[in-house]
Amino acid sequence: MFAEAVVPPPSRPAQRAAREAAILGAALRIFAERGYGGARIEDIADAAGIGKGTLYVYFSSKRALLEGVVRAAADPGLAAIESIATQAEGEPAAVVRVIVERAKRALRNEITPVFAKVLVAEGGRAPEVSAVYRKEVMEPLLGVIADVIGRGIERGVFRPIDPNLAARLLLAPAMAAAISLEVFGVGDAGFEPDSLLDTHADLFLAGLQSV
Amino acid sequence: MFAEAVVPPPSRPAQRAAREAAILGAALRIFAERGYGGARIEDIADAAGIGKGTLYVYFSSKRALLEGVVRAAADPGLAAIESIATQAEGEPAAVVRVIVERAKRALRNEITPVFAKVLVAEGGRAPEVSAVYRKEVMEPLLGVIADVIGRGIERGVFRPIDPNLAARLLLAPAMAAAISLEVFGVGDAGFEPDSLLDTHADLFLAGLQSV
Amino acid sequence: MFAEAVVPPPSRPAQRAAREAAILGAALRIFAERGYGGARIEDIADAAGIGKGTLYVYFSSKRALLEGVVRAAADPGLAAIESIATQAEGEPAAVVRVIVERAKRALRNEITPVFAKVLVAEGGRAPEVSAVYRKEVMEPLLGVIADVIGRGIERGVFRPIDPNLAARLLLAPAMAAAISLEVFGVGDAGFEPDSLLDTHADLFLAGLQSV
Amino acid sequence: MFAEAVVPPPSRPAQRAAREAAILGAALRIFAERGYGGARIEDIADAAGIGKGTLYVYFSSKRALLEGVVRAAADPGLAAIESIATQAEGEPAAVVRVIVERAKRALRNEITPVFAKVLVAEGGRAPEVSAVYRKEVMEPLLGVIADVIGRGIERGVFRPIDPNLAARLLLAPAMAAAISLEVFGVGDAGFEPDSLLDTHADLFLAGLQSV
DNA sequence: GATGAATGAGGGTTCATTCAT
DNA sequence: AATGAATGAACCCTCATTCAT
Repeated sequence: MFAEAVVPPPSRPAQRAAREAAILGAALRIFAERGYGGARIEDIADAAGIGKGTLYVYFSSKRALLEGVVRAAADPGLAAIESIATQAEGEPAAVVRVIVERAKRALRNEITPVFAKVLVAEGGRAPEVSAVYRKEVMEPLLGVIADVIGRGIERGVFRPIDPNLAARLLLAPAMAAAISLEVFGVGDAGFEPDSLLDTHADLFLAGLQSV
Repeated sequence: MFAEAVVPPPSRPAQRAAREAAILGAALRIFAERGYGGARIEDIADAAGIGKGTLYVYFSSKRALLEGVVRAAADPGLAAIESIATQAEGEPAAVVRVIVERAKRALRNEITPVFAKVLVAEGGRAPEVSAVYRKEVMEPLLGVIADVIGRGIERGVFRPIDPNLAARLLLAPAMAAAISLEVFGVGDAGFEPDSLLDTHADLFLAGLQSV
Repeated sequence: MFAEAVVPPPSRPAQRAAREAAILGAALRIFAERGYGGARIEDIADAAGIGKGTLYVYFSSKRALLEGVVRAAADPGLAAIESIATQAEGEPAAVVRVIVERAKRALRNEITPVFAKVLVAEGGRAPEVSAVYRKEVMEPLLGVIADVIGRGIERGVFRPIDPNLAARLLLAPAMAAAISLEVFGVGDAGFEPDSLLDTHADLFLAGLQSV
Repeated sequence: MFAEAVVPPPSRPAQRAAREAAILGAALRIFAERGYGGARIEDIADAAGIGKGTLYVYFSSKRALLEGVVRAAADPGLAAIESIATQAEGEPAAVVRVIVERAKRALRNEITPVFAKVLVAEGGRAPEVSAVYRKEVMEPLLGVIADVIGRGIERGVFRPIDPNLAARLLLAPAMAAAISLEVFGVGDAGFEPDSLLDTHADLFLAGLQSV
């Protein structure tokens, strides 16, 4: 008899969460495009489809918004950590390849390089925030990777080197690639991320497994 | 009759060059500290020991100053390229170690990570400039490195892989280290750059030289 | 079957009046503390124990709220006038003392100086409102006082002066005291209101009764 | 041969002082008209004939501007004090009349009521500032007046009352008049300031000199 | 050439008011 | 009726740039 609302209005808490996500997404994009200083709150609000004042209902200041962006980006990082940890019992070389696959996937996700750039550009300006990222994402991630490599060394399948440094060396090409893609543009960077990381996996494992 | 200036004033062109260098140094420092958006022309002028208006005698706008900073940083990069090129005829493995040594030196120089950060943070804002850096520094540098590795492959001492990708993989840990040091702070980054790069050289060559 | 509300809800009109009074009280306090411009509707609503939107059910705008505050303060003033008028037949000197006693009481009431301050600070912004106060409170009040003094002059017990000016001179110390207390704070104003007004009554009557 | 500049440009320090005075004058006027909260920096700058940014060269914030206004208004007050002090040796009753004459003059000056209103309206918001005014102007002024009255009491020409309260009572009508003129407007206040203060002087002295 | 006072466009933030729930 | 999330106009303040000295 009566027309159903085609899209039922989301419940209040759902609406709130959806808007917060929309704001964070818009903010990440615009911070990356124009830098923190160059980003205008009004543009972020427009991109999120809300009024300028509404943004302040969700984030008390531009700075708090930056913090929110960084914190939100920590979640996929944590997911990666758990995903690696669950496989940590496997063959170390295979786990290393899994890690590289995850890095390839992350690079394909447009968020990663964008976030990397924001973190680099603004990390110094928001030390608590970058410290949170370091402690909650980078260090646990490096930790589980170091564990995997350490086990490979114990088992005698990897050459004996400092597992902490090895963990960093495993991630370094992904970090460098993310940055290069952002700074020079995907088209101009001059390499294909998947090939780079595949080659890296081969070379890294070859080195690690050589006498 | 008239007192001579005890320190004879530098000749005009010399003074001009000295001031320009002072401004560029101050600008690099302050761009790195506060970002392009957060840097104030007046602070840069103060740090360079000149008046705000005087800065405009040397650089026509804030943007031109950023371009100047990026261009000035190209010089040491070019020097590195030449230095590598002159050794390019040597034993490829030895040249790889020389390259890593240069990277270690660059990381010890406080300018490098600072410049890396500025390039990352502001590169998007000045695309012609970052393109210049890419074309005049990064690509030639990667080119000479690829040549060295390519010769190693030809000689049969390195495993056959894409020399361009290998060149990027050789530099990646230095790039990642520079970024980490800037973002998280030397004290908090959690690794020692020299050890990281030494380990990298070992592992990279081991991989490259393994079957 | 259903629990009765332990405290029966007040009748609708009574609730309305009570809320209006609560809002006006909160508004007077906050206007005095922070000025009209500095007062936030939300803070007034909070102080009145209602939601921000609810305030607009009772007052259509911030400006209407200011008018309401001034109008509400007219009532005690009118009460004072009537109280004086009923005594107006008495001995003029005694009535003058009664008036001063009422002024002392008003100063002891924390509302008076607060209202005085709001009227001074915001009167210009709401000229119709301050005009209402002048016409409905100040002028009738000065009128009955002038009548009392006029009668004293007619009876030959007061020296012949303009009764209108005398009425203003009788109230001036109370006005000045209210303002000083508000501006400098009760602790720092440097005088005790009761003593000031007692001394004033003595001096004023001594002058009025001298040849 | 060449046209002389008709108005020679003022020297730098003179220009600076002139602009500061222009800003303070404009600010006093506009603070009085619209209140501190209602006053817009841009309007004050316009009224002072300068750009909005220029105002910030002279005063670091809106609040500092308010402080400047109050401080500037202290000067004529201090002048009044000195003028009274130099006459303090005279016949006390004559000095009292001199004080009332000065008050009449002050009321004729349009600045006084305007400033009084600003002080009342914003004093609470800028306690340091109103405290400065109280300590540097009001208290010294009341002090010299109390001295004069105290000497009259010692000489037996004034009735023995608390000289501090008497000093306040002497000034109260001027304060009340200033406020009334500002709040209700000169036309609507309903009295003529000079007559009010003349009558006050008569009545006050009559009271003070009566047994 | 060197300087810094002057400028005004621009942007972060606040808050009175509205309106869907 | 009551609420508070949403809104955008308005305002303080900053800072790149200009220009008179």
